[in-house]
Amino acid sequence: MNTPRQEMEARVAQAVAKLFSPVPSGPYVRPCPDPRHGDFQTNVALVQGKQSQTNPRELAEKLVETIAWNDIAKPPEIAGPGFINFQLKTEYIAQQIGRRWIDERLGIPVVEKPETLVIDYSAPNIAKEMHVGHLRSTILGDALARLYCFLGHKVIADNHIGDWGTGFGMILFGYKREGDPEKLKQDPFGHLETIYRKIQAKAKADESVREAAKRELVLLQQGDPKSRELWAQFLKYSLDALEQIYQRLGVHFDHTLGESFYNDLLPGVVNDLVRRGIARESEGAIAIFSEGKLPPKDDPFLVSDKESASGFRDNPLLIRKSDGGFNYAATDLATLRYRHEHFRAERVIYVVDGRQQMHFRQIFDAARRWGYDGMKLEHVWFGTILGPDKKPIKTRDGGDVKLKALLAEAEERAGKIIVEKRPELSNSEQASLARIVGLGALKYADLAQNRNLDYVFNWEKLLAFDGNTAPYLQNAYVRVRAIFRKAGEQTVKDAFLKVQALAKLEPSRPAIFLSERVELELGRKLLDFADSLLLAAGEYRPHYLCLYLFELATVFHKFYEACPVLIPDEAVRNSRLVLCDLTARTLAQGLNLLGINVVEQM
RNA sequence: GCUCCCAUAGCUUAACGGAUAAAGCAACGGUCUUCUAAACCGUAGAGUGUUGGUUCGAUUCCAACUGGGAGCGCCA
Repeated sequence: MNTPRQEMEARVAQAVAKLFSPVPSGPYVRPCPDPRHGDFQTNVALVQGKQSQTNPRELAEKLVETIAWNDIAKPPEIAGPGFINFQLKTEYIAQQIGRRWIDERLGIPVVEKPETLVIDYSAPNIAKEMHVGHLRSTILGDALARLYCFLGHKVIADNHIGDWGTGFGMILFGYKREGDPEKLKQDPFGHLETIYRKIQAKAKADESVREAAKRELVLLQQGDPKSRELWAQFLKYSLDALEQIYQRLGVHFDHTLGESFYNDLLPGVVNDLVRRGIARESEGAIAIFSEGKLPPKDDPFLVSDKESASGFRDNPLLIRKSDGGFNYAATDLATLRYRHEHFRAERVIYVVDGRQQMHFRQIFDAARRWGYDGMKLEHVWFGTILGPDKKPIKTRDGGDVKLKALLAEAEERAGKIIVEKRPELSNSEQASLARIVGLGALKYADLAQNRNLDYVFNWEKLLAFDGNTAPYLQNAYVRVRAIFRKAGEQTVKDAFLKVQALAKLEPSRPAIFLSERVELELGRKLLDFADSLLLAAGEYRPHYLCLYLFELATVFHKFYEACPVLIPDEAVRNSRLVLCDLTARTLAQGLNLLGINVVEQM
């Protein structure tokens, strides 16, 4: 079913098409930035007035006559230079509440044309333990996967792990000399990382170590059985350890097709690109250069250069090194082809750090030239996580925060507060609450902010339980559950049956009362859920959903203060129970799409 | 040198080209015999880095500049 916004949009669009030619482009309707003006507004009269040199207020009057507002809105008001403000009728809101409430999907329709999309996220390196730097991609990608799935798309969550490449030469070299199978089994990342660091330090000082590591890599890539066997062991133990983290995070993948999976395809990919004239040999390497068809400013394979005669110089993308090894660009292109051919992906979403923008611009353009121009390719980038010194948390100097430790501390901090607030709960209940609340707070702190911004990693901030945070939303849910517990199962059941019967049999008779101002405000807000989902999905920005849920929870808390639910007046009580129920389910559903659970009490 | 990103209240952020720029945190002052005070109510606090431009209208679009960050053939 349509949201009020979509309903208004359709009606205004109809009137616009009837009155104006050429038709100005939409969307025409948006929520009023200031609720005092109304629920929705359109400024199409201003736009059209300018284009046709007519008085916008006159156009606005014509529009008001033509728009079919009567059944859902009060008489529109023309304001200022020609805004038209709409205010929804209370009866319409009440009726829409009822329709959403009886629907399992809360009135959110499934998309008409489901798309097959691959979402590429998390992508840790299996030689290193997951750290804070993997957090954003993992939870952002997971949220997007859940969101698109709920909207009805066919989502393929693919973890493109770094299980191949140069680092493994060092590790193999080191492991063959001082590896310990027992330690590997116990703590794969810890053991591999220790080895990696040691060898790296040695390699810095000793040329022969570097050479030896390179030879190891070549052996591995050529398929040397001993090396492959060791590598397979690293992979197995590392994947098991990764899986533990993902389970704890509640993150799911449909596939884990890492870099190694594409290894055998790389020569074919590079040959194909060369044969088609997209890539060519250069200084012993093979690289993709500009095809000269784009405006130089927009060409990712050119950068400006005052020294050069044309004003631009090449900015190639290397796909094969001069020593015959393949760069990750080759892997990315092979992956893209596989996703097209095997998954029939119509869209691929890369949830990857913003530092790789140039790389993806080049990959996407190369893919287009290669013939994969039917696929939508999106680099959903995010900012860097900074340390307290406002510099990126580095992975090599040992200063990185392990994800495991991060999760443990989130739980521990949440646990302290829970023990304090709910001393009467059992230890296991407290522990389970701590897990859900701590993890929720951790995820939400990241999801609630614009992904493009860098942020300074800070325990207090990540785990603050005030303001726009997961616990605040979880608490709104908890308050509803408390009301239902107090009312008793039977009372709630009876109330719901009565309201349902009224809604079905006599749609004209009100079953939902929105007589208090906060009730109306809550009812109004409840209808906007779908708008926030579509906005969040369309822009790949879950923070729009967070913002909506925060606003919903805020209105609900106000409602909770002002409108006692369990009162003698049965009709009002039933109506409020329904408002509570729809609020709780909307919060639970919204949080679920963010990968966050709710609790019965906290 | 080139390219990209960022700049809004003390701090962290929001604002889908529009009306008097919105929240949270921190600060200050109130509210628990009544469904969980991880809550609510109130006070104070910015004119959006600078300079121009486009527009009836710019935090939003464009240009230049300043400051911060990142990336820029043979790591991923």
